[in-house]
Amino acid sequence: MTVTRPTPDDERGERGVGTPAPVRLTRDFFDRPAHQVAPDLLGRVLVHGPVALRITETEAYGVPGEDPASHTYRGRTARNAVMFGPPGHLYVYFTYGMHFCANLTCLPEGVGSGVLLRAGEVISGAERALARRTAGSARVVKHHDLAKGPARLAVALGFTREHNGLDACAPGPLAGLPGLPGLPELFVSPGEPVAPSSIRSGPRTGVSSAQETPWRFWIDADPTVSPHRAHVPRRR
DNA sequence: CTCCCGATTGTCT
DNA sequence: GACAATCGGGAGA
Repeated sequence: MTVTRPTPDDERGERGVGTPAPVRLTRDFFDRPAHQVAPDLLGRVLVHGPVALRITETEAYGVPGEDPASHTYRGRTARNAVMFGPPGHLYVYFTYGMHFCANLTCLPEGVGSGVLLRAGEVISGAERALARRTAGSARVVKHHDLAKGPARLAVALGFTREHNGLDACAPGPLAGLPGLPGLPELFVSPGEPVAPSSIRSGPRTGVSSAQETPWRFWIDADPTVSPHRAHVPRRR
């Protein structure tokens, strides 16, 4: 991962001519509709402590009343409150009685939407990610499977309940170069945006409604992208 | 590789 | 009481 020292212009999210690329995405990046943010996140690098992940697959979830597949469809609750907060925050939820999944919130405070982080390529801290993925089991996990799927991604990055609400665009010193103090616990590096010709889109995975909405985005032919599964109603 | 199934609990109807 | 923005293991092709 390449990180460049920021300039004062970068701190304000304004790039002047000849200034280096900003170290991290600022809040305005996320203050857009989720279906616009989701493809734009591909190729970006999510950093949480020692683990860095190049995002390869995302899904957009829309605003209350308009997207029946979104956790916010029926309005604000205790669980989805973070999605109604300001953009650029981590929304972590618990599902299937055993898994955590992570989103980055979009649009301004009061509007509930976000992008589910579905898969990525671990580019730093792979040893830590592997230890988390194999803890308490003897199974073998290949490098490209470390974060293939939203629940696996959450494990690799160490996201659980306690990380719900974390700010990925926290203000503060941006001298977060390796070996220097001030590195935020959580941030998104701009990475290398993916060319539009390499971005694919299709129906979202595992959702029981709005299956015609093509709001799943992934990098074409990337080995870390998860297999698509249509929703399967559970029988009892 | 492709099905198919069970696990396990928070959340909302 | 139903079911979930999932995963890992096992059977079979």
